[in-house]
This record gives sequence, C-alpha cells and structure tokens, in this order.
Amino acid sequence: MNIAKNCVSRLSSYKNALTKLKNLGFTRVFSDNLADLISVTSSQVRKDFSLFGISGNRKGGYNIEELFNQINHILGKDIVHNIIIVGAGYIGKALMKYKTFEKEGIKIRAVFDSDPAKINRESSIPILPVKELKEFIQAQRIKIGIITVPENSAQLVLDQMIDAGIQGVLNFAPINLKEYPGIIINNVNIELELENVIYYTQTMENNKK
Amino acid sequence: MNIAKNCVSRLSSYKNALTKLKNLGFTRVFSDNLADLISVTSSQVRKDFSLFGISGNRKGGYNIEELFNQINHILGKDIVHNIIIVGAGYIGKALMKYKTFEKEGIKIRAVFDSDPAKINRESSIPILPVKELKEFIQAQRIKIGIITVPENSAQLVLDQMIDAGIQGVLNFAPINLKEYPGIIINNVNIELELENVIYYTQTMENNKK
DNA sequence: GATTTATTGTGAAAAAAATCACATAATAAA
DNA sequence: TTTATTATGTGATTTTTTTCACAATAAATC
Repeated sequence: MNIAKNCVSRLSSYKNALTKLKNLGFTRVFSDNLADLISVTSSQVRKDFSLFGISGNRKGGYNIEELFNQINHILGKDIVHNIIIVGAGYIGKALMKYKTFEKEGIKIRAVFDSDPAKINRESSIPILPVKELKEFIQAQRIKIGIITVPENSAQLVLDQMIDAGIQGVLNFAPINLKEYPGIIINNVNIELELENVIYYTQTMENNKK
Repeated sequence: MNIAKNCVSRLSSYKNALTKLKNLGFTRVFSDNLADLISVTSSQVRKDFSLFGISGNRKGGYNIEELFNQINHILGKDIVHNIIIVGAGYIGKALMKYKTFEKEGIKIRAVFDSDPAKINRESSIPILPVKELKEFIQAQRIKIGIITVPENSAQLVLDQMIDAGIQGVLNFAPINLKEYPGIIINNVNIELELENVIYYTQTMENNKK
C-alpha cells in the first residue's frame, strides 16, 4: 500500500492536534473536531483512519489516548529517533536548538561541519568534522540525517551519508539531489515556500482590482 | 483560474533550474532537460507552461532568457520584495542571514522580537520591538512577512500583522493559524517534514524484510 | 425495551492532477 | 526544394485524491 505524502503529513497533524487535546484534558474526540483543528473535512479524517485500519466508536468518536498511540505507532514515533545534522551554518544551528524535536522524541546526536573553527566536542550536542561522519553514523547506527550545507556541497554530503548507511534525509539545500533506490529524501526549500506566498499574494491582489 | 500549489512550486523550481542553465552559458532548453533537472515528466513541464500561455519553439525548445523572464514575471519576481520577520529566535536569525533570499531579490527590511535584549537598531537588518510592528509595516508598505515566533504567540502575531496590512505570511510555528479572507498563509512545519522522512524510511525498511 | 439521535466507516461519485499520444510545425538534411 | 526528423502544445485518458452520501450501529432518551 502506497501512502501519499499529504496523507502522512495529515497523520502528523492529527498527532499534534491530539497532543494538544490530551494536554487540555480531553479524552474523546470526533472526526469533526479533528477536522476543524487541522482544516480538513471530517470525511477526510475518517478516510485517512480507514486507510490504516484505525476505527473509533459510532456515536462515541475516538478515544484520544488510543488514537494517539495508534497514529504514533504508524508514524514510527513510539521510539526515540537518533539523528544527525550535516552543516553547522545558521539553519543547522537553529535546528540543533529546535525545541519541537526534543518534545517529539527526536534526538540530535551530532552536527558535522567541514570548518575546523566550528568543531566543538564538548558541547551537549557535539559539532564534529565531516571526516568523522561515516565512523559516527556506523558506530551509532544512525539512520536519519538532515542536510543544511550550502547547495554546492549537498550532493557530496548526501553521497557520504548514504555510503555510511543513512536511509532517510531531510534536505534544506535548494538543489534536486540524485535519487537512490531505497533511500528517502524529503526536500524543504524555504525560498520556494516564500515564492508561493509571493505568487498567491500577488494573485489575490489582482483579483481585488 | 486557480493554480495548484504544486504547480507554483514547480514554476519556482523551473526558475531555479533556468538560473543554473543561464549561469552555465546555455541559451536554449527542451522540456525534456527541464524535466530531468527537477525530476518531473516532460509533458508535466509543457502542461505547466501551456497553463500560463508560455510557448516555445517546435523543434527548437525554449529560449532560456525569455522563459526565465516569463516565469519570473508570473511568480511576481521581476520586482524586489521587501519583507519582515517576526521572531528573532534561532530560526528567525537563520532566515535573516539566508543567502538565497539576497540572491533572489527578497529583502528583509526588519526583524521584530518582544525580548528587549534582542533589540538592535544599528545592525544592517534592524531588530525592533514588536510594539513597532504596525508602524513599520504601514510606513514601509510591507506586504509579506515570516513568522518564526513560538507556537503560543503565533496567532497573536499573525493578527497584529494582518491588522497592519500584511497580505501574505510564511509561518514556521507548528500551529494551524486561523484563516482570513484575502490573506495568504503558507506553513512550513519542520517537525512534520522530518516525520515524513521517518515514516517512509520505516516503511522502506519493512518492505525489505 | 423501543425509539430517536448522532457519528462512524466505506463504497460510489466527483474533482483534481498527471500522463499519454499524436497532430502540428520548425528545423535540418538530402 | 523536398523530405525526414524532432520537439512542442493540447485534447483525451488515466490515475490519484477528495468529497459525498448513506447504511450500520452505539449511545441517549423516552
């Protein structure tokens, strides 16, 4: 069964909404409530759940705790994930301190950079030379990494990461990385996202005239 | 005509690919080449172009310079865009220094924060108190902003931005912001993107077994 | 215990997006 | 100048995604 990216994103959103509901002390939720919380339709919510065999209770909705656990399990988030970041530039360092990762059981085990001035073995998350990348990935059995290096070194870094055994990558470099069989690459392109805003803002303005 | 977000994203990608081709000295390009560069099919490229009335030359492909200008115009990128960032945390500061924005004619005019310790009126991009947000947006006629504040203040900040006249927002806070008529909101949720990687990596692993 | 009410779960339908396939036309070759 | 070749541009088709709509059923009410 091949699940669309949007569907997985919605699962993450459901999970986050459920976390909030849990913290507010709620115990049950309807597809309608979840739909409102993440701005989709209630049938979309139920279709998504049905796809993964998640079932609730007719008339009673879903038990939040159970639903949360099921979605978390589907997302593979019932375990702590150890990851690395390659590139200790501004974005790399921002992600290093990103609070949401901590909350969500995502542990950054090390950051790598080619600039000797950035190396810091003593900090709680060590910043290590890229030379040690392979050794570290293999020794720590890291499977997931984030690329925050400049565009021109991103492909090289990816190749090294995959060579070392990385299986999934979140890439912030604005470049179309080569695809490898069995390797997951997800791109976040900030400039492109801002250009989306620019396009639709402009289109909206023209409509008003 | 309502253009899908994916289609606008592809336009951005074509533009970036064309920039690279231009820099390499090429003058003409086929739909096939562009398709390869951004990992889509050539008919997808031609369909996208056809949607915007972009036409090339049968047998001769597209003139890179012309195509670039047309796409840039569609994206509203033939002018410099002045934007602001609200939230001078790690991500806000990373975006403040983001090289790609400079290259792409996106000018960050100011960053705002509620923490007095972060204020710096002298730096090349001033960091100002949020109190001055409305005044600045109106005086400078800023239309587009980026939200990089924590989750719990994001909605408040959005309300203030819209009150001041902002029309498009790129939001990094992991929260479903309220929709406003005529206002464009595009969300980037880094945790969610990483969870996508985790999900597909896990799924891939299970397939191997 | 019967009846009403409210919500799920899911096939069917609709809408949206991507791909196909080929007529059309520009260029190159003969 | 004619013929062959090679890309485009787009209507038709297919695939994917979302929404609809309603039977099934659990809980609440009478």
